[in-house]
Amino acid sequence: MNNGQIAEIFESIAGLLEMRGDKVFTIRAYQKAARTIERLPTELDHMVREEQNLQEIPGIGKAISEKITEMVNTENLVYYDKLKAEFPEGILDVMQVPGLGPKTVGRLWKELDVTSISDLEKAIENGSLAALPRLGQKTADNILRQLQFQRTKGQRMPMAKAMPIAQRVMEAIREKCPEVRNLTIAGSVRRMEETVGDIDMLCTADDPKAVLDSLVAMPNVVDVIGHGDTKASVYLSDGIQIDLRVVEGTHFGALLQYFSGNLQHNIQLRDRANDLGLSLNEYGLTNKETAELEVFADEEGVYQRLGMQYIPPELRQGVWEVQAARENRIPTLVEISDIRGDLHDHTDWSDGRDPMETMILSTKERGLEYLAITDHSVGRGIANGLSIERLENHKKLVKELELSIGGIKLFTGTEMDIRADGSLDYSDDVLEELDWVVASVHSAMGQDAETMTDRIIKAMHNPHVDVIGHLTTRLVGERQPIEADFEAIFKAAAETGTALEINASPERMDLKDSHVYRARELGVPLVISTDAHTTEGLDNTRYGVGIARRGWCEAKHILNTLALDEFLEFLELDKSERTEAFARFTA
DNA sequence: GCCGTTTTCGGCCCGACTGTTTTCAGTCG
Repeated sequence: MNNGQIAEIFESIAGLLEMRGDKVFTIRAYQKAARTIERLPTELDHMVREEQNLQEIPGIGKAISEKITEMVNTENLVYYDKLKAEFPEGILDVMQVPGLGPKTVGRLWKELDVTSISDLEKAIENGSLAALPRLGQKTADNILRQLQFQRTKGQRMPMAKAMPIAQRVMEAIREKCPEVRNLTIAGSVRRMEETVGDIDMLCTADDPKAVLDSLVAMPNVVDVIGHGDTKASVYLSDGIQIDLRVVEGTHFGALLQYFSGNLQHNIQLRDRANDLGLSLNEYGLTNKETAELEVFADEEGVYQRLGMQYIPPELRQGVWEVQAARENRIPTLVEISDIRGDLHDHTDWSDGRDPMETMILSTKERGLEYLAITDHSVGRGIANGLSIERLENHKKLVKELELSIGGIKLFTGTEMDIRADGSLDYSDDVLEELDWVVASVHSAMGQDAETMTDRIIKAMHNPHVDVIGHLTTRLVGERQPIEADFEAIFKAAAETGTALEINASPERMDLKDSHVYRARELGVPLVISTDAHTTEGLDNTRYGVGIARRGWCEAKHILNTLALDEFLEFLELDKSERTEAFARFTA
């Protein structure tokens, strides 16, 4: 059972307990556990098997840790089964409808016998819902609207789609309200989550109402969810919700902190504020005795006042970071400017759009010191993969361009298929002549976990395979990752000295954050690569850096932050020496 | 149900918005 499934069960337990009218703090404890587990970088399944103490996780005590252990060991939870049995089958579906919480669902069930979505629709149609005290026609209309929305809109949107939409909306607001200041993306987009449920933005303005009105009046707004004095929420035809919050300028630091989340992180900060006799909200810190409000121009001030290090947005996951910040254990995370080279990209020799020379010039313009040209291997017929002969000419051109362009070190290379049986697309004597070999799975992605794990580990044992490309092959929101024993793969990577790629293409984001976290712990050399197929693709480094930061990576954990001379030294080494040497290089 | 550099018992995050209300409950993030 994975963390997502366990978190979902605790979330359901909280909902059912609330419907039953249990103590509010019991309910909150389950909600808190669910939200923490959702963001936990380590798989609980793995922790239980290794007999690690679950109670070290914040918000997990005796009762919940026992339930986790039961779920991992038996794929079932008796307590949950019994609890569910007290309620009709479809009640959890009804609770999923936005705007309907446990209280209302409980009433609908007891008073109108609503136990499914279709019951709910009937109760709205025949007017019985609107006739209940404290509900009404408007509430009924809103629920119906949400039901219709649920059918048309998908789930969370991949970051790759959300970021450009966010930028377009910001431009539109600036155009309509030139006086707007500090307009900033916050929320999950700022935290660089791989998918986002909505896009949060904030700004300061002398006339908040004008800014909110301009958002609500945008032509691609299909629904206004809320429109108050300081906050508005709209739904766009692009299929995503935008939340905009406006305050006076003096409050900007606290507002940005508040609106960047995540929720559990903010709760931990407010707990901390309470301990100090303060109360934290989006306007600042209030002294509970004197009722005096302290405001902050930037976020750093908020964290400092709470007696902790500044926490970068990517780490604000509400799990370990607040405790770490209080103990001065927040690392200096890797930044885009630390990246010295790109080690995976394509040209029009295989399935890239741009000529090799263009890609090299574009990389050089971005200030990088080295670049590996890694077009596809022969087996990728559909991607115009290179035959041995074409590969020879490809290498020749790389060498020529290195001389003629100058000022950037070029590596000959390939992105080579790992075939279904774990054999490789080029023979050892061909690979030996290449500077940099990326090996990737592109076929037979549906293999069972054992076969897939063996396949990848077999490729890692080849002395010429420098790095495994986009390990899980997932496409965010579109294609599921492969099934494999990732723990075993990470350990094999460290043992064989094979690097793992953080593929920065926003459609992939592969490795993902929790994988990065674990691979880093095991000392695996990590590479942030763009896998660019166009010159624009070279800009995607920021997504890869975002994932690395979410995995608590410093520059020293990323191989391509090495300066050229160090990277050349690394390449000279036998693979068996690389893991240890990498740790030494970057100590 | 969880938690403690004041606490093993007695606390537990905070505010905006909506729809229904003459003062607030429910939901959301």
